[in-house]
This record gives sequence, C-alpha cells and structure tokens, in this order.
Amino acid sequence: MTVATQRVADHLRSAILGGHIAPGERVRQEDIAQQLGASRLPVREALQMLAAEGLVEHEPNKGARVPWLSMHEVDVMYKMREQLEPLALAESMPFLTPGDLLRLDEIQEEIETGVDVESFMSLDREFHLRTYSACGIDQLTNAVTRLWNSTQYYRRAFMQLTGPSRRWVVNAEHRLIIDAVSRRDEVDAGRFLAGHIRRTRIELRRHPEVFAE
Amino acid sequence: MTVATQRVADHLRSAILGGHIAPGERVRQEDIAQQLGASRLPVREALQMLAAEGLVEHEPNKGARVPWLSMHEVDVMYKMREQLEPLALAESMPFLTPGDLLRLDEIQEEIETGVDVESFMSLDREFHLRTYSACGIDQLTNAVTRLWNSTQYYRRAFMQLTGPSRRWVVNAEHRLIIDAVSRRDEVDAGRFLAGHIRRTRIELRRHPEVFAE
DNA sequence: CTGCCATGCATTGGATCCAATTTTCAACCC
DNA sequence: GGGTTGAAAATTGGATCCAATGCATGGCAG
Repeated sequence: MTVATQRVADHLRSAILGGHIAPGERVRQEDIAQQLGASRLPVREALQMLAAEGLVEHEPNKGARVPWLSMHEVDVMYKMREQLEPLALAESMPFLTPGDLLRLDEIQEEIETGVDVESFMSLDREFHLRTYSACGIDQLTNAVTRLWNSTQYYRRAFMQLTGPSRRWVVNAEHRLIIDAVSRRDEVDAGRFLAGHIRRTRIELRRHPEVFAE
Repeated sequence: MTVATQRVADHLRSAILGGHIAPGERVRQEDIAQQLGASRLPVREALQMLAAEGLVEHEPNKGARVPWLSMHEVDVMYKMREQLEPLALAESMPFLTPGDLLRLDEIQEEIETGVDVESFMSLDREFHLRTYSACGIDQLTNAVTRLWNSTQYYRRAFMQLTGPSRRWVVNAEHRLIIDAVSRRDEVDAGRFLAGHIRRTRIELRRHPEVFAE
C-alpha cells in the first residue's frame, strides 16, 4: 500500500502547496493516476490521507476538490498557530544544536537579500517548521504543518498582492526570534513568535479580497 | 468511495476509542473486512484516514497497528490541549445557546451522581467537545478531537487505576467553567479550562506505569 | 542440541474489472 | 428563446484477482 500511496500523496501535496491546484479545483483520480503512471487505487488512498489532513474535501460520488476557506476560518487557524507554535518552539529549544542556529541565520540572511515571492515562501516555511521538528513530537509538528499547508494558498495570494513592501517588518521579527533562541530564552522567543504570527494575521485580515465569498 | 469507507473508519475509530483495540495491537485488513461484511478496499482506505489522524501507524508490507505513546508524547499533547481548548471555547462562546448551557448543566449533574468509569469518560468527552463544535471551524474542532482520541486509552487506564477518589476536583472545576461560560466571561472560562487541563496533565504524570517503556 | 537456511503460509500492495452515480449536452416542449 | 427532460459519456465506488513481501515452521548441518 504504502510506497505508491506515499508517492502520490507527496506529489498531490506539493502540487496543492505549489498553487498548481487551486481552491475550488477538482482532483480527478484518473488524471493523477496517468500523470504518475500508477493505477487509480493509490490515488484514492492518497486522497483519503489528504482529506484527513484537510487539504482536499471529499464528497461521495462527486470526488475530491481543494476547499475554499473563508477569511474567518483562516483567521482562526492563525490563532491556532499563535497558540501552538510558541509551544512547539519551547519544546524544541532544548534540542536545538549550534548547527541549527547557524542554519536559522543563513536562512534569514538569504531572505534579507530580497528574494522573490516563491523563494520567500519556501525560506520562511523552513525558518519556522524546521525549528519545530527538533522537538520530535509528531502530533505537534504535524498539527502545525497542517495549519501552514492549509493556509499556504492565501498567504501566497496576500504576498503577491502586497509585494515585498513590508518585508522589513518580517526581518526585524525574525531577528528578534533568532536572538531569543540563541540566548535560550524560551519566554522571549515565544512572545516574539506569537507577536509575529499575530501581526501577520491582522495584516491578512486587511485583504478580504483574497478569500472566498 | 465514501459511504463504505466512512462506515469502516467510524467502526475502527470507536473500536480503538472503546479500548477494544489496544496500543501495540495489529489491525488486519481481512479481519475488519469480514467483520463488517465489506471487501478489503474500504478497509484500506479507512486505515489511511486513521493513519493521518494518528490513531494507527502504517508500516509498508507489515500493516497497521495502534501506536504506543510515551509519557512525554501524551504530556505534550495535553499541553497542546491547554493551548487550543481555551481558544476553541472562546470562539464558540458567541454561538452557545441557552439550550447548550442547559445541556452542560445536565451532563455535569449526571457526572456528579457518581457514574462508572466508562460513563464518566463519555460524559466528560461530551462536556468538552460538544461545547467547542459550536464555533463551526472544522480545523479547530478536528485538531482538539484528535488530541482527545489519541490520548483516550491512557486517560482510561489512569482512571481505572486511581478510581473515582479525586472526582470532586473535576466537579469543582467543571462548575467553575460552567459558571464562567454562563456569565459569557471568556477570559475566566479560558483560565479555568486551561487550569483544569493542566491539573489533569500533572496528575497523569504521576502514573508512568500507564505508558510504554 | 543449537543455529541457520529454505520452503510454505499468511498478509499486504497494486491492477483490473464492473456497477452505480453524477454530469454533460442536446433535443424537445412551452 | 429559455428552461426542462432525457440519454449517453465520464467519473467515482466497490469487489475480485494476482504479485510481492514478510513471517513462521520445520528440516538440515555443524
């Protein structure tokens, strides 16, 4: 079961995260199967996984499609991030090596060179998620990753809309977080991280045109 | 796909939550299929869903089994609950009807009659989860429900071990929460709820014999 | 008697096939 | 001309079948 199913699930996940399958769009089993040279069966199993992750919706006899999220839904998901990510960072803190800290710095330096939207999205994602994975608690990292995945489309739409104008705020916040993590100050780190997420949420709310309805 | 798969998934979920399939136990596809009078295919798809929910682990060519959780994992999951459930309650608060509040009171009264472990588990679950579902944000209620599901086995083992001795603490905390919710005081309600979960977590940590290793 | 290897059984992984439902599109009636 | 109804095509749901992998038992050699 697993090998083909896993391949298909990974493919579909990155297709959705990459914006190649947009909200509202239907995912036909046969299409994906041919595209990957597999039968429909692994595709169906992969779709069940993605449905459980919230990346697709499944209606009986109608198939799978990527769901639209309302602004309110995304807003609440950002509030969830605001609660969970400081916890994830605190749980990871004891396991972060000097090498991890160096990598954080590298990522941030690259972000500050003023990369394009796609590169920024990928680097920003790594900046946050790689840090959390050190805690080793799958249930926690999975929950956070799911929140990132489900909201990725709207984050991209927002950034394409606003451009890199307020990128300097992100940089300042990231630097504060890096600094606190380096000092192993989990209270400060959590505070800065929560503030960072909170500010992003508020800014996102200023652009309702990104969402459904 | 969905009707049979959903049936199988629901069946397996309640079998695991009911303790009829314990951690470490293997879930054979053929067994479940015969048990429900279906073919193996819906079973396989249901197992993918449960795997994504964390209720089973899937190893290639070896099949699915219910995973053991370490004390540390459960501890972190309780910390996640401590973060998420106050948020869920706050988001639900505006949508709670007088009827909902009445139901909360009913449940708590029944708990206070001194029911057995199984009834308590079910009533306690309803007390918490039904409240949150009013918020209407699937991503939030699902996340919380998953945390309850994954830790249910250890909660039951803990209660069977300690008996109803400290049930009065739960009752007092529930009453505080009900009262705050009735007053529509989301700050107090969140505080009491977080404290309730936190105390449970600490007490659970006193019984390492419940966990793996 | 013990440890290793091989053969056979059980279980899972994947593909193909058929039935059921939905969707599309066109003809027809108002 | 627009809306409704019908049938055909497309798509999904479910079952059966075959291959591949893992596990256990038993035989053989040391």
